[in-house]
Amino acid sequence: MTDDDRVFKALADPSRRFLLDLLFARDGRTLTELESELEMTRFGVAKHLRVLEEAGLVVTRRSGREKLHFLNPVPIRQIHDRWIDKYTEHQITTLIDLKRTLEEES
Amino acid sequence: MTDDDRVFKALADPSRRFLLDLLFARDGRTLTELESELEMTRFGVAKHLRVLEEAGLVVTRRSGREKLHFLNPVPIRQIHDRWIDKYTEHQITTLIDLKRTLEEES
DNA sequence: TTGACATGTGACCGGATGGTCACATAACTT
DNA sequence: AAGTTATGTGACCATCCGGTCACATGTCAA
Repeated sequence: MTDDDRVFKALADPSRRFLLDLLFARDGRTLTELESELEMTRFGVAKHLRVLEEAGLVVTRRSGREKLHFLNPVPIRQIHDRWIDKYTEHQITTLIDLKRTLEEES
Repeated sequence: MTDDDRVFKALADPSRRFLLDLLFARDGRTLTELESELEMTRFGVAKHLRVLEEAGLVVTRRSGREKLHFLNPVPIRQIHDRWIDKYTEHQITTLIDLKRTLEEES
């Protein structure tokens, strides 16, 4: 299993993406805290966090008996850079900003 | 199945990512042309292209009996924007550019 | 219009994946 | 030391997914 394979497989599950959303909103949470946000047993959440950590999308730090989880944006940026070059990036951000502006006006 | 679920599921397979790489290098290819680049039957490739198209990562245009395939970067950029805010984007691009520079020097 | 070419469909099978549970270790508290 | 809290492990099962095949449709060229 290659590194990028681990990243994309990790992102393929909606529960794991939701965990990233939670960490994007606020970093440094424990398993138990994250578990309370999902309708799933602790074991399921722990398994998902392990997949995210092995993919490098989440990094952890131990503090006593607690394990704190942090979002790592680097692999996400690398996905972006794989299929969007500098020129396209400028076009696409302009387009998306325009779309957002139009939606706000309506 | 939500839109973003289709996108991430589509990206979870290495053959499909390779197809995106091929289209990133050169757009507007037919199924038969793409098939010759993979070690897989035509049916397998067609199935993967269908998944990519339903996810909006690939858009197609018919030309007679041929179907031309094009890469659509919009869903990729949206993945980026989901977990990387403007401030982090600046930090991360600086970091990645630095890393690239160091690797080129060594 | 006949044959070759490009693509599409539905069924099938082996392997991978998501979620749970019983059980276990380690650390804080009193 | 004892009870509670936070996390870790391995097995299990239902379901999904990747790839192939037999078969079919539509298009071009002579």
